[in-house]
Amino acid sequence: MSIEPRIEEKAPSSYSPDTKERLLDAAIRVFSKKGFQASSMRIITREAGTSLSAANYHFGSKEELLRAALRSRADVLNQRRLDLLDQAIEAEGESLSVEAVLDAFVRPIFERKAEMKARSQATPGVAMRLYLDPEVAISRIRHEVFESTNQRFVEVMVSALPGSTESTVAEAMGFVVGMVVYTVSQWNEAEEQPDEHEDDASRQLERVLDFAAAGVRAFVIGPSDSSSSGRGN
Amino acid sequence: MSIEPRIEEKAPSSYSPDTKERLLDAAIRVFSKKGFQASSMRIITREAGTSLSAANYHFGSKEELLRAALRSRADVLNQRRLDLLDQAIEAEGESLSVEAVLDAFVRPIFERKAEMKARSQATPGVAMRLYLDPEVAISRIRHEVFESTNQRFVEVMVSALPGSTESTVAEAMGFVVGMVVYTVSQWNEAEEQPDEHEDDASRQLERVLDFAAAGVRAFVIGPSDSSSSGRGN
DNA sequence: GTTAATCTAAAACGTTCGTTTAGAACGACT
DNA sequence: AGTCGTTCTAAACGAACGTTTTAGATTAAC
Repeated sequence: MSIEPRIEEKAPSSYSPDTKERLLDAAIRVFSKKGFQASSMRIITREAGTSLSAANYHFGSKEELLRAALRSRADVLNQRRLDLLDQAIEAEGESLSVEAVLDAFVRPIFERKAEMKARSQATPGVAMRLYLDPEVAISRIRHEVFESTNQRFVEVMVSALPGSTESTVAEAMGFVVGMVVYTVSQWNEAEEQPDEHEDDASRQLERVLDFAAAGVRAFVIGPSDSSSSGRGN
Repeated sequence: MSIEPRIEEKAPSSYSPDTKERLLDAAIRVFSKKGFQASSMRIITREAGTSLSAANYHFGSKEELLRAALRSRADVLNQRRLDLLDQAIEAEGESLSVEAVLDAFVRPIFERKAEMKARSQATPGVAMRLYLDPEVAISRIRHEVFESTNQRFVEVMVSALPGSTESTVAEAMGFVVGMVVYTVSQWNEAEEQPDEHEDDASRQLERVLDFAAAGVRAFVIGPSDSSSSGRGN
């Protein structure tokens, strides 16, 4: 009689081997398209080809299902962001350019868009879709899931901008997030133009980065005053 | 016997003279705080001190109530934006600076924040809160309400940026909207820091404008390439 | 074969939703 | 006075919601 328990946990067995994953996929899809409140458990479970009780068995509640869906996507996004950041550090050395930091931060979202388009699934970004949901529970999940990676980017960005402070950079990164969230939200509304060229997404990425990089620089340095006249009022 | 009808319309009479307005106020407040789906007619009508049927009598449906609320706020916002734009044109002449155009576009939102704070109502911006709601009906209302004013700003901005095109400027203005929407959404989450200074809002406005102006300029002109190295990948 | 654990379907539970219905209270007019 | 149209209330309607319950199916271990 060994001390170790026989099988105890793990035991994934295989009644239906992927019901949980199908539920997660469907949840990501539906939550992305309609938001949290407007997505019913019945729609999600029907889309997953299973039943209400299966969802509650695996996840316990609608909110936990959202948490799992959000976490699963955010983990992928965060990992990709950090990978690109590390690659950039390896290539450019410890002191990165603003552009390189922003690229690592924003590019994964556009990569995801291309990835979804390849499977002709037109709905990117649970994380982005739910970024502005006022529900406090969602806001908390969002915070749990994104804070540490965002913090990392703020730190790197501070070192990329001599004389900047963490709070200033954090506010600037917030603006970048706002730009990206808004951009993604419009992908869902437009429903795929047929004449959209393949590399249009990558050019849109470039434009976002141009705007964001100039904005971040101006923000932490202060107004450039390169224009003809000062601000009104 | 005159052709004109006796009283016909108008006739506000006075069963309760302001029920409709109280409903509109409550709707703006509740929709702003919780979004469309999560706001129930019961909460709104209770907050307005009236009954469910009164709301349906005056507005017909929940969606029409939202439309009225959104329109009422957006009209004020648009009017203020256009007023500031005209003032700037009067002051600076026909060819405005990018900064002046953005100021007229963004400042009214911060004015509204200060206005709400003065009455210690912590919830600004139905329009902003619902800007990213995926519901198609809401998206349509948003379009109805904002398009013409936005179009005006795009035109003025094009003339402020020689060599720019309408579509380019429109995309850049979208980024500005994203920044603003995100900023407003965070006002609602923070719930009023007590140590927030009176002019903190106006300094935040300045920072938004610094970021946005630099971004818009860089966006329509193209990458500045003032940094040490190009973008990776 | 039996037992225990895992997974799922079907049905029901209680709640809340937006909307409708029937009618009362009121002001204006004849 | 009586009538009419407007404004609002109280109550009810049917549908949809998230969740729970009950029971049945499938698998792994003994």
